[in-house]
Amino acid sequence: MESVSPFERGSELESRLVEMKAALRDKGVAVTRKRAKLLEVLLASDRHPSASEIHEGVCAAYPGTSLATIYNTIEILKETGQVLEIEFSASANRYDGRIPVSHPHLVCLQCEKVEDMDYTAPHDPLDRVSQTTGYEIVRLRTDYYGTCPECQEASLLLSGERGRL
Amino acid sequence: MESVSPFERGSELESRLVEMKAALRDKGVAVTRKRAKLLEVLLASDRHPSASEIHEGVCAAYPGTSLATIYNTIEILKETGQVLEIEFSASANRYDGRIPVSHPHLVCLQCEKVEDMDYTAPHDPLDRVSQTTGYEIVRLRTDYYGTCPECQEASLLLSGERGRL
DNA sequence: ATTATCATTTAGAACCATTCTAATTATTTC
DNA sequence: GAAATAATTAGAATGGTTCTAAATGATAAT
Repeated sequence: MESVSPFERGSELESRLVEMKAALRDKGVAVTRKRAKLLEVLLASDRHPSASEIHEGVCAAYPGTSLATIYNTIEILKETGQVLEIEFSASANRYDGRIPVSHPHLVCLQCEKVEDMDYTAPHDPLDRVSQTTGYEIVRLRTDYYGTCPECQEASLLLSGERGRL
Repeated sequence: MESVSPFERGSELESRLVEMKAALRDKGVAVTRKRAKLLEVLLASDRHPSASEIHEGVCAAYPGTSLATIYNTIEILKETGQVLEIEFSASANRYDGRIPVSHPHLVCLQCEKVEDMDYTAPHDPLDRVSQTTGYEIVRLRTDYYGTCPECQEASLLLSGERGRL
């Protein structure tokens, strides 16, 4: 009855899962079945899922799970630095459990896809900005907004509408 | 009864005000007294005010102004590219009328101050990112989050609490 | 095993920034 | 100055998130 890891042995995702569980335990909170499932759902998707998308995923395994549980657990993950919250005011926040530290994203304003930018932008390192500004910088947000290739193609046909992001 | 410009003659702010009014007229919307006041309040502050801070400012001159008017006008300004909206999910959005195009900010997580970074970060130009990613990039967000010097000092005394940003 | 303690989960209410609605008031045009 | 158009309004609705207080589940000590 031992649960099999959903990720390939030795993969990046598997080690992230182990890491996240350890972080929860270090914080003194239990890794319950629902929380474990939440972590899996979060890591399994490259879509940077929203809380309610994660909720759907957890509910597939544990029907009736409350949204509050999702938000509670995300809060703990945030406190332990195990998830990056990508905030939107006009739409639900999105979460990145794969790479929980500041990194740039591409955000499609039409389909609301959020992708990691594999190109490493030359940001200022945080400590350089800290030095020049006197701020104690703890994180950075860099996101590029536009229309993804797929939506560009689609809007050649349909009249290109804009989303709310 | 001609209203005197609130900004120094020949100043940056004055020309921005002229520019914004022109943009509204070009769009075919009237520059009413309330809207004019809104522009002034927006430009007068270097605090990147929220909608309700702008509301307060306009109400000082025109009591009873509706918040809906503020949001309506901000919407028009956004459509004409005359204001930069800095989104927060856990707090009210902030607006930059002085520099309405993408530029980096410093955000204090304690006092929620939002400052322009005078240091020009070396981002990728939008068209370079467009080329390498296939996205049609229209804007960029770069914000650094941390604790401003004043709050650092203050928290030497008080136990340093965190805000909600 | 039994009870006491503590953490987790829950449904639904509350919250809050923002948007919408439908009616009212100004302003412009003819 | 009547008709048409635009601006403004108060308040309701929205939607994501957080809070609340109760219920459930797990753990430990006896």
